[in-house]
Amino acid sequence: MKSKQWIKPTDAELEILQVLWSHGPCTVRFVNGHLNVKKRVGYTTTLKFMQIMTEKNMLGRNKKSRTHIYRPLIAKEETQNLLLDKFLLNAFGGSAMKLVMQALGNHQPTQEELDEIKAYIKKVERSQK
Amino acid sequence: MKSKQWIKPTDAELEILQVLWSHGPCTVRFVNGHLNVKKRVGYTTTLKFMQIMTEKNMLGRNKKSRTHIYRPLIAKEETQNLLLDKFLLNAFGGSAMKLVMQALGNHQPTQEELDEIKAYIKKVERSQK
DNA sequence: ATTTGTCTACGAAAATATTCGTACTTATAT
DNA sequence: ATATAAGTACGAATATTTTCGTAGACAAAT
Repeated sequence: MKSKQWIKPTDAELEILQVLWSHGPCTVRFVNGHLNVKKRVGYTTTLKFMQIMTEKNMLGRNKKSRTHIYRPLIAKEETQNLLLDKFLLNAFGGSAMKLVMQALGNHQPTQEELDEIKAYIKKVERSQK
Repeated sequence: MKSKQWIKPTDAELEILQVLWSHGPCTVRFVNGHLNVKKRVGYTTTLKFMQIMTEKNMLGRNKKSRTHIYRPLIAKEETQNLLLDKFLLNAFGGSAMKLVMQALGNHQPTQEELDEIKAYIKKVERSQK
């Protein structure tokens, strides 16, 4: 949304966004710490990315204190939706249903999750009548 | 599957795979023609990719005639599944349900599609008892 | 006050992915 | 037989993404 051009976050950028989305605004050190749980990443690498992302207007930052505080400027759901559209086209030739079925098939949904989907379907069906 | 190392196809490679998956084995010219429906791509670009993909064992080719015939060596569903897993992790923090719900929400499923999902859910529920 | 640690800025190397030109070979048409 | 068209091989230029080292500023600890 916004009048901004959409820039697709790269994989590395997405990892950073995940951290910012789940925790609130935070420092480079904090983000880097989280990334390092999964794989080794240098501090200045993370810093550089976050600076680049700030330039791209993906992140904003508070520079008041020496240690800058970063926050996401793009919303989680919206970003995921756009990425999903691209992925759908790239990998599934645009067929959402194929993707949904495979996602369900691969990830053993729990009964609660199944119920959630059923509820969703009911809602859609009602609104379609 | 297979004992092979999994190499994630790039976006450009995926576009080529799509063509090979939907039509059968075909020539570089045929693939290039299809790619050019969407965007302009040089013939030798496509050729180069298909050669690289052959080296990576993503494609096989029949060199009997001067015009080589290429075929995919990796299966569509399997490839999609692996890409889906990666995408799920990258973009949705691993939550398949989030992805499914958003995919459904964004793409106005038809009644037939909803029925398909319902049938699938029933099947899963039966097998879980 | 001097050392030590933490932070940002920035340039640039390294790794990947994409694109194409050129050379050479082999058919095909004149 | 000769020119033209269509193919492959391959090197290399571009573009993009990822990674990090180094320098300088600033604060905290000794």
